[in-house]
Amino acid sequence: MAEIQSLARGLKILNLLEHSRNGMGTTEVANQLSIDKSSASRLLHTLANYGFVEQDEYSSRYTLGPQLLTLGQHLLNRITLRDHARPYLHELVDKTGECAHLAILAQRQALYIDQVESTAALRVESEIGTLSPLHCTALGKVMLAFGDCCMPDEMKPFTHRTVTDRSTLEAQLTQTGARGYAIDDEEYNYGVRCVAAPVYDHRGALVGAIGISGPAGRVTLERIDEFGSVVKDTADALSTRLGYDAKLRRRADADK
Amino acid sequence: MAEIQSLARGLKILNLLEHSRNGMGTTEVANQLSIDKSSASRLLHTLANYGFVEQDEYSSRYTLGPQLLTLGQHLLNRITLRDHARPYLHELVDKTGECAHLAILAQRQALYIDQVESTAALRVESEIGTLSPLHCTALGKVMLAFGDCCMPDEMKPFTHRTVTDRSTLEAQLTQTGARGYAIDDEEYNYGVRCVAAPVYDHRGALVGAIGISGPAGRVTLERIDEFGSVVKDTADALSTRLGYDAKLRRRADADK
DNA sequence: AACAGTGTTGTATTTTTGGCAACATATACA
DNA sequence: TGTATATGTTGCCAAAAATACAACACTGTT
Repeated sequence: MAEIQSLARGLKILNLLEHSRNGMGTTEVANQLSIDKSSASRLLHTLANYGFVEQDEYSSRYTLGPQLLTLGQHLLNRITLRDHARPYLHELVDKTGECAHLAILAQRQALYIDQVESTAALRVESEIGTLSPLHCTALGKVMLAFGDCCMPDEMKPFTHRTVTDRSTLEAQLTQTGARGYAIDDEEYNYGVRCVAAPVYDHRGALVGAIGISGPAGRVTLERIDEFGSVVKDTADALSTRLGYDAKLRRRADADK
Repeated sequence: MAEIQSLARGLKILNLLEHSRNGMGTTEVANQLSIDKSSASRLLHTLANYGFVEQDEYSSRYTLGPQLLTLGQHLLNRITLRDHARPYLHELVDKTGECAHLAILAQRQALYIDQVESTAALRVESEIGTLSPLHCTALGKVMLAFGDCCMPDEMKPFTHRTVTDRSTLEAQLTQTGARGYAIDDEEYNYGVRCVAAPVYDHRGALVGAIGISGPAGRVTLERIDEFGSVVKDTADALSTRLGYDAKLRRRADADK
């Protein structure tokens, strides 16, 4: 597990520069990494040669370079949500023991585009490709609470717990927004509880939701917050993976 | 100008991986760079440690990693079109000797958001913040030809050369699209000719246009193609600087 | 079952690097 | 204005780190 020191140092410099607002000087970089000025200078020059950093002509401070943009952009083209979500779905299954799902918004409904099944004998199965209503599923409520789609026209009841009242749903949605994850408490299928959280892309736009579904016996109301934070953390990790920057969201919120 | 070899090699690897569709194996990388397998292996491991590449669990091939996305995204937030366009405007002034302008689309007009003045005694000046019509300015025609905005409702004449006929303008726009730059031949101000070309952002969307304006005596019809290619090349360079990938555009065209 | 292909890991050599110092230049201060 | 403290860059040589070679483990193929 030998690391190439000079390469590692170069990469550390890139990471450093990310967190500096106005770029950094050679000395500053050297101090942060506890290396000599001369080393920092040469590393920075090499990075600059390849466009990974660039030096302001006059202030001679270094900032991240355009090559990173090129490479990052290139990467984006190759990304498909489903491919990237898969390991996170597995993670959810590992941590919760319940089935995990990925859904996107399509035709004003929640479209299941992937699932990872748990190994438990008693488990909830749902087919990939299925469209589900927004108002009574955890994945759907995520779309409503965090996305920019409008409220459903009709709210058909599926169980006696299904919320069919618009104002009740809106109250649930603000609650959902506040805590960061949505809950479906036997509102779509009897005996099934679901928890889901939003997934954002690199631009901070909602691209989908991931969540878990399990029998009410295991996904109890007492433990549901615990499940909630697991789901939320996992969803956040996936968003980061897609290039989502938390700061971006804050800025977007501020714009409103 | 000593380069840190191992860092340079690491960066070269990143550039290599950009151009490979399904990632690359250790041996492949080593051959491409004419280095030993073992060196490639260690470099790749170091890159992976910092998330700049990642190794597929089963195929063990390497692809670009999420860290590049993070850094690239971060960079985007800092970018403002105007800041980045400035050096290119200077470049235009240096190469052509005429004033250079940057405009974006706003309220269905061309909004001048920056200019760099030439040092020539006789020069065209226009104020930053001015809105100009689309149908009779080079910058405006760029918006019409390369952007997705619709045709202006009315086409007011400013000189006797102003095109006020819709079909004539459309013919001009297809010509503009074909050659990659737009021309204003004394259609807005007497004695002034302008040339402009489109600027695309990292997503391949038109974000603005840059161009030059000069007295008809210097910007002659004979030399206008020469100016055109300079402007186009500079605009393309700026687009690349903003993370625009030529391949992206081609794909977008193919989609139509 | 032998083989050609991967990717990874020891190890000795030697090249490359990194720190020291000196230098040049810029900014602050009196 | 001159002095003083920053900064960033460059020569140099010792020293350490990277390299290439080789051996190894593993996979899939003929």
